[in-house]
Amino acid sequence: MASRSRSIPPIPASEAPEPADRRQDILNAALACAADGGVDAVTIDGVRARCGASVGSIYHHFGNRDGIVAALFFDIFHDQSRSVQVQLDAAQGVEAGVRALVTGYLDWVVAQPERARFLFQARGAVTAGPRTPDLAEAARRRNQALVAWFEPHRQSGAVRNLPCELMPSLVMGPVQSYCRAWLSGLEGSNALPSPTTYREELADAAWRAVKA
Amino acid sequence: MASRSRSIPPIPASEAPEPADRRQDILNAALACAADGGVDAVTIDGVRARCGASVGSIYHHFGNRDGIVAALFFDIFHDQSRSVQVQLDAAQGVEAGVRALVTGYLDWVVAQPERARFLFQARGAVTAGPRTPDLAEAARRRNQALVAWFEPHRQSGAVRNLPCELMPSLVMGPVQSYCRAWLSGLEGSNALPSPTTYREELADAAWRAVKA
Amino acid sequence: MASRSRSIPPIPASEAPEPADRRQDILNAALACAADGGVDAVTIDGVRARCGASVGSIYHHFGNRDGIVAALFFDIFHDQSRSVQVQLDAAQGVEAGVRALVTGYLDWVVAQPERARFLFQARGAVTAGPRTPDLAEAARRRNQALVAWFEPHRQSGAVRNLPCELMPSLVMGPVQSYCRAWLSGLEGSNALPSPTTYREELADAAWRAVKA
Amino acid sequence: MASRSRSIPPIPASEAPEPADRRQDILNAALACAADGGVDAVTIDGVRARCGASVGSIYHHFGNRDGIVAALFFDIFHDQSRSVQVQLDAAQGVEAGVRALVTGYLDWVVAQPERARFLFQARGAVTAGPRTPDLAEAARRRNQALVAWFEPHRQSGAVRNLPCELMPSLVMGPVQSYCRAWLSGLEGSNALPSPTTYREELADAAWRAVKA
DNA sequence: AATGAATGAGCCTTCATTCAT
DNA sequence: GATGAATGAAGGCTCATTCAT
Repeated sequence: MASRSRSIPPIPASEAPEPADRRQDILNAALACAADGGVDAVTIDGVRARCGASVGSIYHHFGNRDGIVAALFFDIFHDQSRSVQVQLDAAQGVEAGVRALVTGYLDWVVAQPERARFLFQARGAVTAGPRTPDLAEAARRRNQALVAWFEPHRQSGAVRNLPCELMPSLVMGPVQSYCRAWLSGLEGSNALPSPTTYREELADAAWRAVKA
Repeated sequence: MASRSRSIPPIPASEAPEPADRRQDILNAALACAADGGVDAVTIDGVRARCGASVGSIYHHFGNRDGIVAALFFDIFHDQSRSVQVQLDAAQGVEAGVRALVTGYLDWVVAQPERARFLFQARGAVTAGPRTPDLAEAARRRNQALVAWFEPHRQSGAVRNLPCELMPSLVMGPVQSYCRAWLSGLEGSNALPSPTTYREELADAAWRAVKA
Repeated sequence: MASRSRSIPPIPASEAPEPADRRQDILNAALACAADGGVDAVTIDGVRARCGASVGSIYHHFGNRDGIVAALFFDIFHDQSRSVQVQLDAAQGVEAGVRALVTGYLDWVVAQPERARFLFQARGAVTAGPRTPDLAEAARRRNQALVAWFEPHRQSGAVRNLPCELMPSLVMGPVQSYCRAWLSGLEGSNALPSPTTYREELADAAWRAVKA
Repeated sequence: MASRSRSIPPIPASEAPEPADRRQDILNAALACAADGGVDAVTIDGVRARCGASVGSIYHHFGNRDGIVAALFFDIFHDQSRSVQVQLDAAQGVEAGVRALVTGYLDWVVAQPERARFLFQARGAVTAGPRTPDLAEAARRRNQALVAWFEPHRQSGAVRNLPCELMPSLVMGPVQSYCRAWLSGLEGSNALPSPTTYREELADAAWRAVKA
């Protein structure tokens, strides 16, 4: 139950109480920066300006700039994984499971477009940085989980016998492709319909790709 | 047939064969920079160091840094489109056409991984810049061509009746997804097999997604 | 009469005839640049863009950037001197002469505010450059003329016996001060009334300053 | 009375007495640059070289290059205003007041020719920049003060009934004109006598211009 | 934990000028 | 006389990072 028994921070007498968590404030500010101008716009000073933290405070919490980006990336990455996993766990049967992978992802993207966009944008930056192994590990684990989920169904002959490196692309490729396109055109005049519009078609595509 | 008899450019008597084409030299240098360190590594000074052009000359040709990136992006984008189109034109029948879209793309990526990677990396930068409309137009035209190619086959009932906004993602999503993953892991320890390995499976996926 | 008998330039067959004079086109373009953004905005490339001349052509005519500014400055300087001199010559008697100095200057400024502003702005630049002696000489000559004009009137006792270094400031100071202020506020919301409004008062001031 | 007992700043034990005031150091350096080569010579690198501040520090305090120039300009502008005001306040009677305006200005210019020259040179730059409104306001306020000071004397009939837009030019025009000329010729061979030489004549001119 | 002044490497960009054609 | 590609010095500005308080 996580009894948060750390000493209650003294509430300044006359000021509004600084909201919950500095760390989270900073991450929120970083996300806002990225939403405005891409990952490159996540700047110490930009973050500072948005959340009121001092430069020193930011460094205290995250060590360096890349630390902010990476922390935010992993937060979001895990949130997304968890969200999809919940849908998958609730699904009954092979086909429902495959469709849940797609719709779980799609629903999460539509619910949090800024976070989704950050995930697409920041992957390259994280890959270039010192936490590459962490990312590789997290990605590997996620793919592994997907492959493992498929395994019994493959053995039962319910899904085709496909190379496991290919599974993520076959199942998630179309929905990711569409979501990415939707996200990048969101504010322009050439906006695509929300992924929700094609929820069924995209789930179909995944199932057709792997069904026996 | 190979003797393209355009007037032979005057070869300077005693100098190195420099005068090829400054503009192209600069773009090549920019691509090399990007291959080394990502789009952010396309630096005026980095380019200058690689191709020997002066700062002023670079600006004379491209206006500013983003101008280089954008010019390179569009060059590559059109090269890729042309390359796929050639394969498509050579294909006989619906299924062969769909497979040609996938394999044409895949072969191009495998043949020029640096250029392909640049296309993935730089898209965001171009979208953020002043040539967004050009990109939107180019992308629209490419999708339009794909949809138009499908049209008669859809009417004949050879392919499913799907929303046209969805076609690019259904057909190209898996192969793009796999190529992107391959490109981003190329040099790491967690490298994926070359897309060529799964040429047939990826073409299958496209055909399964759209066949009636 | 200046019979300009140089060989008539060949008029291009199908093009609009390039207007009179390249040299003057360039100076006009330079003045336009300065009107827009101050003397610093007189840029080879800015001039080129405005008048269509090539970089090389500009250098052919003026040698270097400062050459343009200086040529324009002296053109305007002499034009102004001539204009005031005409008014002075037409005046009858001491007081009329003094007033003519002021109103001649004032009328010229009001008639050509851009040129007047350029004269104020560019003086410093010309002073800093290699034609400083030319400017000093021109200014000296102009002051000399003014002082010489006063001389007989001073000896006759019609005007006060004042040090000659002081005369230009006493006579022209107020009108220059007001014109300068007017020119610098022309486009703002805090614009002053046209100098024409205070033509008489400013002429009065000059006369009061020197009359016996 | 002089012992201002604020807590004595800790003098560093073994170091040079650096910590005076970075901001002021930078402004002093900027003025030195301008004295050497005009406003255009106020260069980030030039300032840095003269005062030892880092680039970042300069930007921390002034935002950008123009910020330095503007800050220096306003500092000097207000210093001058204050200095003249002190003289004006000490004067008894109308004529003495008018003469104090002139001599107060003149004495300030002679005492700090570099600052005075900067004021003349930099006005244009400030007018062109984003702090134009501040300058307009400061100038308005100064003129307003002058006009307000005259008001009772005008009503009493001690000075002529002149348009208030004209007052600054009539009173200060001659002295400003002479000081400007003196400052611009200071180092040349064609130097004018110090304004101090004509202190009385210039004060006379102001009084003649406005006395009833 | 927090603060913010200071640092300096690294970039982008402008501009006068030259020169071969 | 004209043209415009090429040159390179010079300057402005951003940004991650450190550190004393």
